[in-house]
Amino acid sequence: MTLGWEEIRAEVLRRIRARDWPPGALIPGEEALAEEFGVARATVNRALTALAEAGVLERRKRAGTRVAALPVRRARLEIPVIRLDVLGRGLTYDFRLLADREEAAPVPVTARLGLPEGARLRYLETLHLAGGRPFVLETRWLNPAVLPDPAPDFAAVSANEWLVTHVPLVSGDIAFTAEPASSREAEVMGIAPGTALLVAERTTQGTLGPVTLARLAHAPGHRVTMTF
Amino acid sequence: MTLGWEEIRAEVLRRIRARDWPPGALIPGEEALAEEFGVARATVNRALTALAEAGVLERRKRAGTRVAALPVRRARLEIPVIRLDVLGRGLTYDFRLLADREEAAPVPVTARLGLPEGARLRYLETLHLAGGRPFVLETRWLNPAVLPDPAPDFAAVSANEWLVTHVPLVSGDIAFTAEPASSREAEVMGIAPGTALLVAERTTQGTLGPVTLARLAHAPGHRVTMTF
DNA sequence: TTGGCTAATATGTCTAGACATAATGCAAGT
DNA sequence: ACTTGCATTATGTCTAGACATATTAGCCAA
Repeated sequence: MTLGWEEIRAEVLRRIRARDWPPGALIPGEEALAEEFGVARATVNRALTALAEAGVLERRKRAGTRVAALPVRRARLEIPVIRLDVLGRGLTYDFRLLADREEAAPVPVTARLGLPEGARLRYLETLHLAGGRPFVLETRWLNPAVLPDPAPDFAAVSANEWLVTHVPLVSGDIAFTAEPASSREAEVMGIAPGTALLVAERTTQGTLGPVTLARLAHAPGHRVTMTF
Repeated sequence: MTLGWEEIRAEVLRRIRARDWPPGALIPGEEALAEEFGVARATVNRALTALAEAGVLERRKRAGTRVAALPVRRARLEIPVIRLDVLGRGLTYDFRLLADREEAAPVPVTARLGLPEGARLRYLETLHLAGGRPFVLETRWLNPAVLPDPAPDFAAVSANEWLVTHVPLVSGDIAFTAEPASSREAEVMGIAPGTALLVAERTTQGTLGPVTLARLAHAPGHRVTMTF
């Protein structure tokens, strides 16, 4: 049986977990491990690089490779398009466009997007339904300057989905908070005002500039789960 | 100027974003790209593998490499130890152990951990303080069976931190929800009952079995942010 | 039409060797 | 004591070539 890089990764991980190589310890160099396992150095390198990307090892040239002392645990969140999220839960998906207008955006919005005060943005309000019941209330500010012409009819295609395929997105961030439902949210989602809602706020940057700021208010009981 | 794999990754990404290679399209094979860029196939492979890991490309043997049609956007959450999180915000950190006892855990707890009903677990309640004010209320069930002997005094070392360095952790998951503050939470954190709280629920598995289930109720206004 | 076999092919991985790069620590000079 | 510079060293990356493996398309037979 010949060893592959994944097996070497597994063995290294086992030694770390078994405390053969305790947190903070310097582990043998690639050359030494390559000889021990009877593989080329590149194979060991592949394995160690993967572990470093996972945050288990810290590697520095000349200084060697050591076991992370306080391993920062990383969880990966996969953010699907809402439609697929709903379908993945075995529910039917539908949505309603509640508002679509262009107006001068409030200062907090322009500030978060890095646009000048008073910029005119497109405002969309979309209610996503799962199994016919309110799932997410999406309120979104779109920067019309970076949208391809012609922009579609967002009553027919959800902005959430259209953007992913039609605007080159570069980077963004997402923040989760818990907030009491506003009276508007309570009314639209059919819940009591003040109910605790999980809110995700997303900003997205494209190649041509800031694209959108979206606030997704999830129905009560919603869980956002990640694995690590 | 000679090209490295990161530059090739950047160029491929540029072509994808420029719609030279639109979503769903098959891109040239490694061999062809290697020739075009004047590098070895392994270098192209390194670049494309990285992009595939990032979710931008989908690769299958024989079928070739194509641009992801609905790119799943992935955000990475780095979960630091609470102390470092607080210090990173420029606040002083402190904590108080409010409860520490062993008792038969409720069924939802044992079920989530995959332990038999009625298992006796150690229950810890810790209030984490940032700048002297309540930051996170942590309620944690610990599986004593997998803890090294002797377990430390959790009034002196936060369980949150001790576990990371003393128990080999393998995998786990984290879920965020928004919940109204219970009367206990309201009392301990000095807020009104029913206030919307961002709650993180974490389960962790170790090499020897399930380790812990922790519920972290964050003070109002708390944001969990990720970048992608 | 259906099912299964086969050959072709693109990616996955490995090797052995080379040079690049960054960080460390020692030595020499101020 | 303090800096500066250099040799050392571990990781980072690349090459050229090879074999492994998964998957598909096409073919053939039932």
